[in-house]
Amino acid sequence: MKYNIIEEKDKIILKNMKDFEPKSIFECGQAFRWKVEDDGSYTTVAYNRFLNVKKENEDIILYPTNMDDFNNIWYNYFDLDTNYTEIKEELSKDEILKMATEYGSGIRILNQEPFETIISFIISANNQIPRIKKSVEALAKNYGEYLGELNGEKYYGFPTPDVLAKVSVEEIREIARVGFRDKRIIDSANMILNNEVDIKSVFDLPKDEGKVELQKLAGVGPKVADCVLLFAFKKGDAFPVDTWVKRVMEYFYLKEETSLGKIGKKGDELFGNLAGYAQQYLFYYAREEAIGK
DNA sequence: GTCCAGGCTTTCC
DNA sequence: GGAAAGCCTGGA
Repeated sequence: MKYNIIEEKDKIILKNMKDFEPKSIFECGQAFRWKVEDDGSYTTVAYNRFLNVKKENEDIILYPTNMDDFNNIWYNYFDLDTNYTEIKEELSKDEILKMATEYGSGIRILNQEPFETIISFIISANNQIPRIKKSVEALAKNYGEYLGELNGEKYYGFPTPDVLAKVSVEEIREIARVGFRDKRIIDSANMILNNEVDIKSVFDLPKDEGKVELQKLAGVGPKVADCVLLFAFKKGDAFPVDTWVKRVMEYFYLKEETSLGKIGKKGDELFGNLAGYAQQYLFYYAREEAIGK
């Protein structure tokens, strides 16, 4: 990557940062804990750290943080070792993707914590983004570690499997307002805690094998598994097919209504090992422009 | 083995 | 009042 890092007190500044647009990254549905501030900056919690991200001209300002956390956490979280200019060039050989990558030019795919990503996308099933965000925040506030305060706001980490595994189905339903997803959350937390599903092993597995492993979890089907593979396990070839991707693929490529399975195959054929990136550009374009609705 | 229908909590538009 | 980044179960 081509950028210069400047360290100031409690700040890391990435000078002349290309391919980094906060709105596109944080409002594209891959992460549910980003909150827009009055000044247009965004604040989140990840890996038990809270962080504000502000774009000024072509600079990205991370606050509060330091060089250690940048090297150990944020460099990987923001996927800074991936060259998005090259990815967009390659995808632009396809006319539709040329348009979609220009539209969502500053998108990056974050590398999030596996357990938080699994629970978040279990909650996402047949749900809406505003409500998903509220549920995830409620879990953090009630069961996560208190991390500190920034501008009068308190921040909490995402709970660990052992904490969620002990909560009752009734309590989690009442607190997080997750409806029928209550039991799925508790069951999956227990399966991970008891090592019935070894989620760490997924890092070293090819996408298809990792998908089989993740689908052993309660509430994890093909779509949620693909999201977790892409957003937590860095599997750039995973191609999650949700209602929006189904619509946009039918609208631009298939030209007819078809099944989720066929759309997944088509995505794989068209975009190969870049399918995950293609999916994210398409999803962002489709949702922002309400394609096919 | 694949495919499909119906049910599921609650909130948001 | 319909739809929502789907999954699970049961039956053909």
